[in-house]
Amino acid sequence: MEKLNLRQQKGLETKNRLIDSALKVFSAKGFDASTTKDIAKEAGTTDGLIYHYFKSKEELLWAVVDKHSLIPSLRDAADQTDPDVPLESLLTKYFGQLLHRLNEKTDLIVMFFGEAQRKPQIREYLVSLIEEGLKPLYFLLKDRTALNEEELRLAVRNIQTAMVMYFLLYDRFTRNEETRESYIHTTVQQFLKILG
Amino acid sequence: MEKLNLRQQKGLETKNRLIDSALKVFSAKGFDASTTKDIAKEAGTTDGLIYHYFKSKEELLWAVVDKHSLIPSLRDAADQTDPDVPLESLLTKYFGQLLHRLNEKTDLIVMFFGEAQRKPQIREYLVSLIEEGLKPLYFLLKDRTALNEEELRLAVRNIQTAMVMYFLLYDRFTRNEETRESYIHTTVQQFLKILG
Amino acid sequence: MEKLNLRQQKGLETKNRLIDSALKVFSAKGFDASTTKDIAKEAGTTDGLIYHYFKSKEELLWAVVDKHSLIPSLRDAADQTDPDVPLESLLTKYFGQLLHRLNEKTDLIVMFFGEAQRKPQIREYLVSLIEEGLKPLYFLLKDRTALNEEELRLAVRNIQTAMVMYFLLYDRFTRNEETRESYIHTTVQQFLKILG
Amino acid sequence: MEKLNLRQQKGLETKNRLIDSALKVFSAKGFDASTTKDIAKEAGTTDGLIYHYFKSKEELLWAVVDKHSLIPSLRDAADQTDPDVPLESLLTKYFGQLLHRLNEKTDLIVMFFGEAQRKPQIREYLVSLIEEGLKPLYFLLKDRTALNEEELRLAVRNIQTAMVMYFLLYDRFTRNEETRESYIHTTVQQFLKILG
DNA sequence: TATGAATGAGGTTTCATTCAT
DNA sequence: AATGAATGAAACCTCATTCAT
Repeated sequence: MEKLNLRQQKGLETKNRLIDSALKVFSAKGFDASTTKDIAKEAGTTDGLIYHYFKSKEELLWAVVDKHSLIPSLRDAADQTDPDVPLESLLTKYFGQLLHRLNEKTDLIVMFFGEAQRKPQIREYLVSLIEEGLKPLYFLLKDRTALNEEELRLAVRNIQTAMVMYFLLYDRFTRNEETRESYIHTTVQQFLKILG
Repeated sequence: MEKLNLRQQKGLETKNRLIDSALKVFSAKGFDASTTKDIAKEAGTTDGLIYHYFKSKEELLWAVVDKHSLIPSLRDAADQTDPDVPLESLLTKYFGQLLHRLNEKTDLIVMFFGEAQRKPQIREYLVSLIEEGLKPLYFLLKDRTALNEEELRLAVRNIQTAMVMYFLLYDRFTRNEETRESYIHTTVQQFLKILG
Repeated sequence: MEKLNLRQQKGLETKNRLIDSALKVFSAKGFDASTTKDIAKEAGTTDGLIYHYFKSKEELLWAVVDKHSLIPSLRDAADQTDPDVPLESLLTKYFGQLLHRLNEKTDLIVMFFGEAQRKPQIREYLVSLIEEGLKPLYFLLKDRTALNEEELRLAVRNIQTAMVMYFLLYDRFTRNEETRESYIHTTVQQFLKILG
Repeated sequence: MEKLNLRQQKGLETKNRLIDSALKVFSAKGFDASTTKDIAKEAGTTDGLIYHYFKSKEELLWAVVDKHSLIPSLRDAADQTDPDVPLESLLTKYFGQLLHRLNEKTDLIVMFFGEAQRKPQIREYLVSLIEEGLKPLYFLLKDRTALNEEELRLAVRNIQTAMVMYFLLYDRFTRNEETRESYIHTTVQQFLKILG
């Protein structure tokens, strides 16, 4: 591996701190309303340093996107689900995991939805993210349903986007365990009917 | 009513033009990245005039929200749906209307979702909008399903938020009639299973 | 003509003041070392206003070039010279006028020579300026010399560029009438030999 | 002399490389628009190192001036000219050498003319350079002309500054041998008339 | 009502310079 | 000797807002 001396190591930490701070600030205020000073302050440095590590504020945004990719997180939600259990508990567990992961990545997701409406690159990334996010559930279900491929794909997309919306507009503000469980329970029941 | 002389009338027109232009620009660039000059140009006037009609750029945003309420539009989607027809065609028609209305109000909706993540007032409005938007479908269905109130409410919310998401991420970019109809068709089929 | 109200007239004055101030500052410090604040201060306004009238600092530079064109000034130097007088006094008068004009436009010329070495557009303008500047003397002489066209052109260019150099490196710092007259006198004597 | 160990030797090389790189960059962009990073990159090091060898960017400029004196180069132009040959070929050869030397030192000369207009120290150096540069030709000619000292001095200055101007504005961009030879030829013919 | 000149605060970005390693 | 992380001042530029006309 590369040898980094102490100085360089500290530099790398600073760079990472800048990315993390940027995520926090961007998601709180939106990209445009976030100032480089905000971000630097959050990271405990000065704004000039941002330009030592990134070409522009925009590039910092992309560094945030790169570092905090959601996809691994989404895949985990499925991996941690045992495929031998009954569908109902499988789905309950999966959706529980999903909302859990979304909550862990609240900042990032909020930022994505805020910027996606105007930055096409972000929107494309978001769409690919969702497509990617559908796969785990799709593969979990494709051998256990009467729906054909097309139908299953749509069912999975609908249920999952509905859940993201639920997260964005309700769950992340209440963070109430009971409400969430009840929501998941009922949603699973109804989803099972679709799967047949 | 007060009678407006010619000058006042022209003024009112200008004010309305400013609001409409603001909607267009806000939805295209986001509130923060929109400049008063952008808006004025779009309206065919000069930026100074904005401050004759509105206290600030922020106030102009609220004027946009006030003027372009989505609720009537959503209600229409249900009103134009005859309650005596079979559920399937009723839902097909309703969802068709819904996507149609969303497309008509693309600018507004995009703006709402862009700003809702950071302006709490906008988020609250968006939530209330969605709650309001659920009512027509809820009332259309409540006497024709085996689901209890709670279940129906959730089912309606899930299906409808899924559809808004579909609109935001896909439909508004493709605007392909066939794809949309196919989407609606399959979604309705699956929704019918939930309604039982 | 266009009607300008008082406000617009004042605005035009401000714009012109900005251009003149820019010339002063650019020629004193060079383009790169001149700050927009410097220029604004010199003009008695604030730097923001520069961008009301000009797209960028660079565009302000071009506005300076446009407004303070040297060519009319150069042409005048010849126009004021009566073609019926003996060559010697004609040349003496012409060169006197030339140095006089150069002194009047010191700022501009110094700026040109400073920037021409790196801004190709400025260099081209400078070259065209010099070519243009040669014409009056050329037309004054072409019927009164044994030189052919080619030779005369070169003679005129050499003598005139030498004079500009003299101005740039000596005359503009001493501004001593006697020295200048003596320089002109001897130069004319030698130039007459060339003309034959 | 002091003996330099390997490390010191390498250091000296680096310092020289920095000076040469600075010359290149300064002449290309001008002093103000040149960054320490530019210079360091050109030299294959990092900007911090400049401050190990020089107090400031300005001091580096003076180091450039010190190292790259033009005077020896100018003197060479005369030294390589045999005084026994006819004036015409002598002058032809001398001016050929002069343009050749100027081309060799393009960077330096361009930098001088760019900065001379605002840095008085540079201007003084440039003037002294020109005065110095006139001497070789003056001494070459003083016994072979009817002109008195004063007249010869002026003739030499005029012809030589004209030639520098020719170099700055034309020759260095075209670098066309034929054009240059033709220019020199005609110029020499005319200069001979002055010398009488 | 409408214009657009003017302001001033503040944003992104650049850069000479310092300094720990 | 050499690196490059870090600083902080200042540059260019943007823009909401005010206001005289």
